[in-house]
Amino acid sequence: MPPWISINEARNASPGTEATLKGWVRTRRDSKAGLSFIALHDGSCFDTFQVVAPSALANYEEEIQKLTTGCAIEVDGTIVESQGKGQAVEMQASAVRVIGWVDNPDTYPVSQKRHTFEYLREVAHLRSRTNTFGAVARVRHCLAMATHRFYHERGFHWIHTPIVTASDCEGAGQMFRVSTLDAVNPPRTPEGGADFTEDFFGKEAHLTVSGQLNVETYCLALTKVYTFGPTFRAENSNTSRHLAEFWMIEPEIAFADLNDNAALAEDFIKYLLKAVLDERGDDMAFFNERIEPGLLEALAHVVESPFERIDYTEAVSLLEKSGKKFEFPVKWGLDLQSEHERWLTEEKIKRPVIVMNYPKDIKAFYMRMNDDEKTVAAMDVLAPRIGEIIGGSQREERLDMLDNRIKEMGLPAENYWWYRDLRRYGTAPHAGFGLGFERFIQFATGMGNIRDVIPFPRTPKNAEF
RNA sequence: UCCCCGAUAGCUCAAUGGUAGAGCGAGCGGCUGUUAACCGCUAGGUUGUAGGUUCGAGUCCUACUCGGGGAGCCA
Repeated sequence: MPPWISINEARNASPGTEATLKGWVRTRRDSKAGLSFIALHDGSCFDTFQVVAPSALANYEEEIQKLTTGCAIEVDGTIVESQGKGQAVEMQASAVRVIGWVDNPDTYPVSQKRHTFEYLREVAHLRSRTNTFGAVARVRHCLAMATHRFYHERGFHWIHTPIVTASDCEGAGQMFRVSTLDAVNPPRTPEGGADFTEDFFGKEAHLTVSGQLNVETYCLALTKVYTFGPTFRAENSNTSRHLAEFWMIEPEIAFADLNDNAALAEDFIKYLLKAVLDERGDDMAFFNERIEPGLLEALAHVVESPFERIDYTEAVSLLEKSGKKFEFPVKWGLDLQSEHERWLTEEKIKRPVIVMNYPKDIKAFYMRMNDDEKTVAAMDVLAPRIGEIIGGSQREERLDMLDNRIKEMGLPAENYWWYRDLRRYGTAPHAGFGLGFERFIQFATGMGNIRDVIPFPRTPKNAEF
């Protein structure tokens, strides 16, 4: 058997190369000239590869002519220049071995026709074989690798913050409980509630909603750090940009302020886009053609132009002066609504916008108080189509100020003892942000629903696969 | 969780309260170095679930389930 090469390698092989290809049939077309054309894919690149199977092959009528979409096969043959149009080279097969049949082509869920994404979510175990989901998977991988490369090249350390947390101080929304207690009949406290001292960790434990507080401890030791892992939110969110389980990238830098943070966010986003445009031209051309016309041009524009940075106060003033009728009020002190963010990024600025220095009352306790004592050093990066793609801040490094905020917001100070310790022992200014990985993939590919940029989406009422 | 819309063949959708159809896909045949192939034939249905109105319900009403769009929460 000749050496096994991928389809990506076959496309670049010179005529005369003998090889074995392995993959799945996308389509089969028969010609009465005595041959069949098989379009084969193996995920190594966007394109299929054309295999020409002559009728002289021993199993031609018995097997090759019965191949249908989805069958797994191995093909031995020679790479030759194609006589037809549409491909430079193809494989002239000397043997075709069927590895796995499709037992009922009539009910094969991803037959060779157009399917809606809604339908394909119901067959998530097979949607990976389609053009779109293959392309998304390769782009996702490319962006994950580029993320590690970006931080590694800049001297950051990847910190594996915990998935399970027994700390009560994360405070970013509803959490999933992790427990080994009997759910039906748990041990009881004298008050009648479940007794979590009997639980696995001896206290209530949950899945993390953010690695930030943990990673701050390593930031104030290794200076430049980041996390990249799954996060979990038990919010009952039903939108095209929320998941209950998603991946987040959270860099944290010491001896840095909000402007350093914003610069890092901008560099990071541009680096990722450049990587995917360089490395996944085939998949990106597909997204540009079939998913989001104009995508490539828009992304090139993002890479080339500086991000707009504006203060929250200025954003409010722009919105007030826009003359546009919004459903929700625009007023200093109120958070920006989706429609406001869309107007800023899609109509006014037409590229990503970094909105900075928000009113303290609409932001988290750990964000650093500005000198005006009305705003905190927070920032959101807003992207056209997606909205908030990054949320971050300079952290409050002054213990007295932090304590004030904890008290002001009615939080239990004792839960934050180790977080406060960081401010007692060698505190230093630091800042960081969280980038929603799936939201970034949406931004890069033009995919409209976040459930289609992660292999197995977890959303309210959905964890089938 | 709230507002709006939807659920009919494997998929995408039609069907005035009166016999459930088409396109695509699939199977078979024809044609062709084919490539979104083309032409012909065939099969394929408890109309999301449970009630109700009616002589009669895919169609009207109620509840539920699931899906989509928007909003909130956020990344």
